[in-house]
Amino acid sequence: MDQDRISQAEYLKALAHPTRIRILELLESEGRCVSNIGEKLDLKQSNISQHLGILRSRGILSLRREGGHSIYCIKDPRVAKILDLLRG
Amino acid sequence: MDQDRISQAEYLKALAHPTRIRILELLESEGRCVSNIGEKLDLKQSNISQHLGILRSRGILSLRREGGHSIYCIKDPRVAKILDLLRG
DNA sequence: GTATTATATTAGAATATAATAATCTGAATG
DNA sequence: CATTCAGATTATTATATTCTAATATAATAC
Repeated sequence: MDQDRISQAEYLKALAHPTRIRILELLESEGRCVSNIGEKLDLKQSNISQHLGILRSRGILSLRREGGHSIYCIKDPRVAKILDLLRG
Repeated sequence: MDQDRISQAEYLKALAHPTRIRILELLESEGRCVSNIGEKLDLKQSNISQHLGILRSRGILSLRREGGHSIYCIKDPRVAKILDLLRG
């Protein structure tokens, strides 16, 4: 079955962007809202929202609402291992 | 410095393709030549050669010549770990 | 040398991604 | 209910990837 490799490639592709790596690094320590991430990375809100959407649609991030804010957290436990490998 | 995240993203991007994942899986056990990989994957020679070139240009594969053949081998030790992670 | 085999490179069309800007939705507040 | 704030969605444009087909190179065989 090659659907496996397609899914695996899509997973890696979701991680394979400098901004998304930076987002994951920020979220490693704690959940954050979109505007907080926006300040840290100094990028347009819509751009960050799109990247977060990509990570969420792949099951890598989870989202909860809290007050007026959307808090994103890392959901996939493999992320920490991959970030470690990359820093290796 | 954000050059780090750019390089990390490029590394992941090199891995993030179903055909390249299949190639890496084949090479996990032993080095192989282009035509051998071609038979296993049933893809056009030029396509495989291009994918191998991408993996080699990122330092993921190494190449040695042997008889009329180019033998590709996994060079980057992180690959095994990432494949394991993907298999989860 | 010529032919053959193995691989690499190039060119081009189709598709996918990414950034920006603009618009929309929904919740909370006055 | 009108306004504001946080975030999501859409449209557009620019760039990058991927595949196929064709061509080029390099080594070996005859």
